[in-house]
Amino acid sequence: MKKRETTGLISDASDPRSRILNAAFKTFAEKGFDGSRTREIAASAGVNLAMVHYYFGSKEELYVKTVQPVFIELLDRLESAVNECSEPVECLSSIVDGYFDFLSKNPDFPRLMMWEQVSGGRYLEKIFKPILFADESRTPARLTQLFQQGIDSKVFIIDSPVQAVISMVALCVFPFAARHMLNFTFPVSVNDQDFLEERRQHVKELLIQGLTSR
Amino acid sequence: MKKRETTGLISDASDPRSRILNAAFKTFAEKGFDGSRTREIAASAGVNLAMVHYYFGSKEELYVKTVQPVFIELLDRLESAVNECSEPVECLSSIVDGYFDFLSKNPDFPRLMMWEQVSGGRYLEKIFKPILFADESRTPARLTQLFQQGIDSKVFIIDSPVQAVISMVALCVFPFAARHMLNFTFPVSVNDQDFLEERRQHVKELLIQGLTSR
DNA sequence: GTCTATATCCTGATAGAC
DNA sequence: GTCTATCAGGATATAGAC
Repeated sequence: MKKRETTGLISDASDPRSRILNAAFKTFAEKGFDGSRTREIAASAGVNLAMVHYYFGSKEELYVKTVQPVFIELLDRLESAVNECSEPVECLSSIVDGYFDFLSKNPDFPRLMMWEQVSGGRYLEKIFKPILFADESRTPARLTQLFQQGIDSKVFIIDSPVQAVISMVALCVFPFAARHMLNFTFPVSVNDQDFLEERRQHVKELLIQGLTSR
Repeated sequence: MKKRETTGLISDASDPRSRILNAAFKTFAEKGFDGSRTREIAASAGVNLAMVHYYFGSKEELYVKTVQPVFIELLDRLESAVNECSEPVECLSSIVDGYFDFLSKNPDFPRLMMWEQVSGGRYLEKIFKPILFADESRTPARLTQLFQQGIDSKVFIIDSPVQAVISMVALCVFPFAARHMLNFTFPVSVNDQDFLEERRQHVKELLIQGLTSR
């Protein structure tokens, strides 16, 4: 019996393949591709090292199979958020909510994404390009459109829709990607549910107040 | 003859030690600690592999010696920005300017920082803690104070000074850390001076409008 | 201080028995 | 499908001649 879990990975404790995927997700999120060891993933999944190669062929393939479904799940979540709203400010709120909802179920995701960002280019093409540009209505274009609409209707007072999208993503992703440093730099626990809710509220307020005309 | 360069590293083309540091900075920023090879750094610096160990002992020590001075330079820059202003909104603008000025001279810095963030904990203690908490007046406390002042004087309408600091850092750092992905996701060139100036303007407007009362 | 050569360890991956 | 044993390559690091 197979079950879809919040990580987007097929999860079934009795299925070695899914145990490997879940262990890989945790390890890659924590140490990145180069820092992760297939031996460690195998041990963490409770399977033999040879099994990792039996099921996935190579470390690289395992990485792709680990990252791709979670990334797709996020984009689906964001797109339905965009599609279920009618005007710019509502959409903004809806998107941020969509992201934070996803986040509370996938707390390790931002770090995995940031590894992908900083290691830039190596797997970007293979994993992300086919998803991001599957057709014209995919997420980046939809988000830019949204802000452009807000600008056209004079609801948003900014010049560049792209800068706005980047800011939205930055405000949502950064704190959770950089949680280790924030945890000892400021008196916060980025892992806590309390912080997550406080952050969600702050981001919404900052964006709405910062982008809309007075 | 030794000369302080914009990277904060001692730069002198005839000095092998500084050539290694500069090469290490570039390589670590691009590939992170685990992804970098001492052989590659040596070759890039035009010195023999053995020289890297002769001067720095180990890869880890080289990493520390590479990251620390640049990080210190940034904090110095930010602190003088905070000290040279008198009221919260002016300070906000001054800090963002300070960061972007530093950035235009050290374009690789954000990626190096993000590697440090995601690999969290391994070198954080060793490199950052002694600098960040050298005394009570160091940067994190100063920044939080600044926003607290703005809140107390009813200039800022937010609740949490810490959330504001995190947002400011996120808006400044993220685009340059994630430049590879942004470069192919949106029609921008994050490396360009034009983008940097547009970003600087956008961040200042968003923060000032988003945080101050109407 | 700078080189060559090499030690030592570790990693991803596979061969082959069961 | 699962295990043990092992390979081949590559990594950091060092020994020792010059």
